[in-house]
Amino acid sequence: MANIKDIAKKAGVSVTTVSRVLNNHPYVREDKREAVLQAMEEFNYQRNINAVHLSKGETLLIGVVVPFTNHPYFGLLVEGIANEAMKNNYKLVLFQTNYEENREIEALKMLQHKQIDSLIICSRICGWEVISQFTEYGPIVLCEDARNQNVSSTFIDHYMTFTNALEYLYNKGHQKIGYCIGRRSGANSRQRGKAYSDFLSRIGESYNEEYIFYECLNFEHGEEVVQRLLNMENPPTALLVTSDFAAAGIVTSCREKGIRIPGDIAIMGFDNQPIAKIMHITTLEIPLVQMGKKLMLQAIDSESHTHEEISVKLIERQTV
Amino acid sequence: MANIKDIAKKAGVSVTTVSRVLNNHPYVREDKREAVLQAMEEFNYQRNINAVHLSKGETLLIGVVVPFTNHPYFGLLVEGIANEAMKNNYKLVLFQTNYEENREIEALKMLQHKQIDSLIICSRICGWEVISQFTEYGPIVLCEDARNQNVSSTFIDHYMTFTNALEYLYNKGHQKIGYCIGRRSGANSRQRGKAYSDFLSRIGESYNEEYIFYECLNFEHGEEVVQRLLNMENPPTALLVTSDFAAAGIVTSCREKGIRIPGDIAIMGFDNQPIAKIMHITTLEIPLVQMGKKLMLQAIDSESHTHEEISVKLIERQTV
DNA sequence: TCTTGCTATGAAATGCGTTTCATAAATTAA
DNA sequence: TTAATTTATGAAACGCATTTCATAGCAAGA
Repeated sequence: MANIKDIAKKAGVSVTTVSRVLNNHPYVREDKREAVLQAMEEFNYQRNINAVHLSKGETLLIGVVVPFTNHPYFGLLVEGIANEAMKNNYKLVLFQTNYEENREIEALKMLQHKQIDSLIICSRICGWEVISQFTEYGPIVLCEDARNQNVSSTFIDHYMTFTNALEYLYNKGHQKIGYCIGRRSGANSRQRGKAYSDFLSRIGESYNEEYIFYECLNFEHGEEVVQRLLNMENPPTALLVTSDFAAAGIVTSCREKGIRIPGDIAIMGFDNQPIAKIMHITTLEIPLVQMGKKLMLQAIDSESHTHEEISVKLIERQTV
Repeated sequence: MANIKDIAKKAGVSVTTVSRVLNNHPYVREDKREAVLQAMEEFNYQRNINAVHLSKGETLLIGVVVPFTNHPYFGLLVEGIANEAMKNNYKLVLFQTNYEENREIEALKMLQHKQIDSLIICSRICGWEVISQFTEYGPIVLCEDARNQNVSSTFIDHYMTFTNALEYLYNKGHQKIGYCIGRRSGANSRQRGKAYSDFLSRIGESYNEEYIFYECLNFEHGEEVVQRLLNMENPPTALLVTSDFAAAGIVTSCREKGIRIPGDIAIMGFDNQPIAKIMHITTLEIPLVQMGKKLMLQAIDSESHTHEEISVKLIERQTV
């Protein structure tokens, strides 16, 4: 395979000039530029990108950390990220962590080793003390409130959102409210948990462990929730479900078991995925694609750390 | 940042020896190895991976081309690919093409430029005449029957599968059978189309354009299908739906409109996604995660071109 | 004792493009 | 006309690790 040197020789110029042509530098006389292009054509020259990377110290690659690729929440987020990456001529390196800390650290190490230019962490598992060790190597962008950290972030105020949702249900007459969530730990989960217990003490209800459903990620998990609901002596009358797909699963399963919605139980979803619309699920709209776009833009911006709060909109439909 | 030269100097050895330590070459005396490791420790040495790539001509990066990241079919496939990549210490570069040919070509060019070691194309848009121009640069793996091409592939015999499914419905007493599919073109779609028309002529039914539903990818598309169904004078009595999510959407929408399943219309899904189980949808199980795994293994194998046919299993439930 | 063969090590070549610096020529401004 | 710019070009340094080749020491086998 021909390299820049061969081209230079063939075109009768220096490698510098070839490099200038390659990078559209203005200071190249037209006839020489032609000659270089001609030589490239003839040799079917392909620039060795790894050499470019070594030389420039950048890769046009952005790492994206997600726990699961196969989840509608991250699906939409990655869609937004991917679209914007495309526009800016960046490519994505995908890290599926399954919430294993080591996977996330691998991604951070790729940043450190300059194999990627920036890293977007869509759902974090590592502690801040780990993350902060890597901030010097390139932009790290988080999808959670990270305003007091040395990174950029695009986030939702989950405390406020959750509080508002609970108040909304309360105002509809519900006092026994439960919620379904993906994982126990995680910054967003903690915010929500806090909002929940604060709300309970405000309305004078006691905390009932039974009303909280973890590992509730997907459509298929709805069935388990409904099963547990059926076994309860004193089930909640409303459920906040942090994923529309899980909410859809719950709705479907309820219908099957003859539980009326919202009569017997009110269901409120999250995200406003298309499925929520079809199934008329009341939900909180989270503009995931747009968030993905912002995350990408922050990842590209190596100059400054920014923080963008995204607001959430209530979509009233028929399950509350 | 320290480089291999600094380490060599510090440890009082040559760069070659440092490289040997780095790559676990056996011919290094224990005390020198220690000294090198010591020096690395002291300087907090980080190997420049781009230099490694340039030198070795490989990147441990595998490209993955999907039309949409946010689709359960590709979600599962990528999950399988990602898991296997992880095991083998490879990382993924994700290309979301939205079925734009140029995106796919970009991916192929990254293979050509050795920015990725191999390329997995989960759903192809480029013609073979394009693909074949890139086969010399590294393994290209397809997720369709590509036995007569210069690539590897893991695939399903969609002609046979579709035929069997149609026969199954026919044997259940259906003669007016339609189908829902994602896109018009594409190798798999063509195979299915052929199976469909062959089947029709075998049973002596005429081809009814109305019975075919395109762009039927997701849950939300089920609603449109049902709407069209309702407007038909002579609707089909059975529908083959090439995605469980779309099937689930159809089932949900039918329930809402009071169309009985399988009484008024039988629905047969594809993939056996979890949603199909919950909604009791009869479906054809496609082991997508396993297919992803095989695709990855083929991508890593640069020695030979292999072709793996994956068989599909009928899962009988309650919608047929 | 002499030949093989293995262990251990380093110098130098290799992979390849970018960028800095120096220089020369051609313009433009004063 | 002189000074200051701008244009154009190339040599050489730089980014960094891997790999080939050569060499030397040492051990095992003939």
